[in-house]
Amino acid sequence: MSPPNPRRTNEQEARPSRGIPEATVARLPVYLRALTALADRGIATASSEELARAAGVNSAKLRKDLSYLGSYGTRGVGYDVEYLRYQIAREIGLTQDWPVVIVGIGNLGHALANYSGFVSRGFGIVGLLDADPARVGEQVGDHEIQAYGELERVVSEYGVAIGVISTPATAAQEVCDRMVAAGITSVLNFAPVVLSVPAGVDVRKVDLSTELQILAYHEQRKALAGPGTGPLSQVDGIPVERSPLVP
Amino acid sequence: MSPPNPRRTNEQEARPSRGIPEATVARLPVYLRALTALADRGIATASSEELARAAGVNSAKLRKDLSYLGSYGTRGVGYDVEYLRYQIAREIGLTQDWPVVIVGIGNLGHALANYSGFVSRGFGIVGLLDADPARVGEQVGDHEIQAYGELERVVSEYGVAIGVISTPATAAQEVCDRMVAAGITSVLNFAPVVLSVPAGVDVRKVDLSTELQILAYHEQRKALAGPGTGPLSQVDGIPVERSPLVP
DNA sequence: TAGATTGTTAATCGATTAACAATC
DNA sequence: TAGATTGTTAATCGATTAACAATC
Repeated sequence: MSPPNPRRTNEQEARPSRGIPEATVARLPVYLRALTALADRGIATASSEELARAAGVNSAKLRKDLSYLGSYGTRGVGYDVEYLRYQIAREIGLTQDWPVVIVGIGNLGHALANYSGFVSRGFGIVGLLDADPARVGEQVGDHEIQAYGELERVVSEYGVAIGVISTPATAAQEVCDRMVAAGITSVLNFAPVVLSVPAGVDVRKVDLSTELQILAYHEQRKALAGPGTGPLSQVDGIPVERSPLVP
Repeated sequence: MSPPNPRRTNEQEARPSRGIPEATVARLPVYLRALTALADRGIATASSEELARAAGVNSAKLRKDLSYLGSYGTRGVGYDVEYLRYQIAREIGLTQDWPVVIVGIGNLGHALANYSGFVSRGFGIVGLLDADPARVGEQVGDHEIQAYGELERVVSEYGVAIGVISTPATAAQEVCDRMVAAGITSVLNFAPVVLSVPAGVDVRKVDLSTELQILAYHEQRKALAGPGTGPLSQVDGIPVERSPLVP
């Protein structure tokens, strides 16, 4: 079972680079942000307990998550904030910059284009595209809205791998198809439709009304339990005094 | 174990109304949307297979999910689209309207305020609030931006249970605290910070850069595997031909 | 009745958590 | 060395999936 040489083969074991669980991947950006916040406050070292508090998870989960990346902590001491920050950024792939194109520059597209976290977090907008000729040429932040027809050119010129869809629902599938045909393999979809894509293309969806509906479900449960009914089984706490639901 | 009367006690078993798994709750809005789309196309009945395809899940999962709500299908036939749609809406709590307040009316707040899916899906904006006096009075959609100081009045006047935070990160925790103090028990947070709330308050977070980072991680994995390397273990498919990542 | 499809069971898989040996 | 804290193990919990008996 064990290799002839008992020394650990760091290249294989310390950086698995494969097989990080999805749930862990989804938390890495949260840890990254927590580390950046600690660094900004001038904190050089943090224990898993402190880091977990900043990230809003429990420390066992955090240590387990970090163990998939390698052994970047020091027993008895904690984690070097700057070093761990770099390791997570590298694992996610943020040591390079990702060119991103946004299609559909309505209200939401404007908000996305002006979102400062975009540039600061390893992403760069290389194109804002809209199908409405009346919008083409409009200046949004540092960019000028281009015609939707420019999609293929922008994708190939900048080597875009990630596309953002903030069009109306009716246009989203067509835009997605064309993004994929142009070479995009990751799509962030804000339109309220289920996109169908070929194997090998990743889609993530952000949906305001889904989020609100999930909250509404829990809110209704709280109301059914009634004020003062005691702890709820599902939600992690007791109902607090609330105002009536509908005026 | 079984009650004296073998007849099923529908009130308890057909409508558990308690203990629906979180993962199922998160999919109910997706099913609701799929059913609405089917209804719009004039389809009156759908099998679990058809419905699952429209929702982008597999049919076993869909049937399992629906079984938590009750037995709303007909064996050998399928589900009545309109009936199931109503049952899911009722389960989520969308047979009533939820008054929502939005704090922070920058680019994103404007987008949210103008989002049509808001009203059509059981939610109603009852207040748009901003701390910047220069913005107060501005008309956004059907509403006029009000002073942040109006928060308590709006919450109590309309019985607001759900608050949306679209402020800068620095303001989010303060806004959240004040929302909770005013009686809000569900918060949808768009600011890139981990909010801390007392037990009994639900928080959901929507975070653009987190979503992009998750995509970047998978994108990097595809690049590491290399074009033509064959199926990836984690991602559900084979890498397709891609453009270079960085120009 | 024969065919179709649900609702449920049971097996499997993945995620979370507590506990603690390893080790700084 | 004594104290602190990581990295890992193992137990538990929850979610997914295939398969099929129930039943329209």
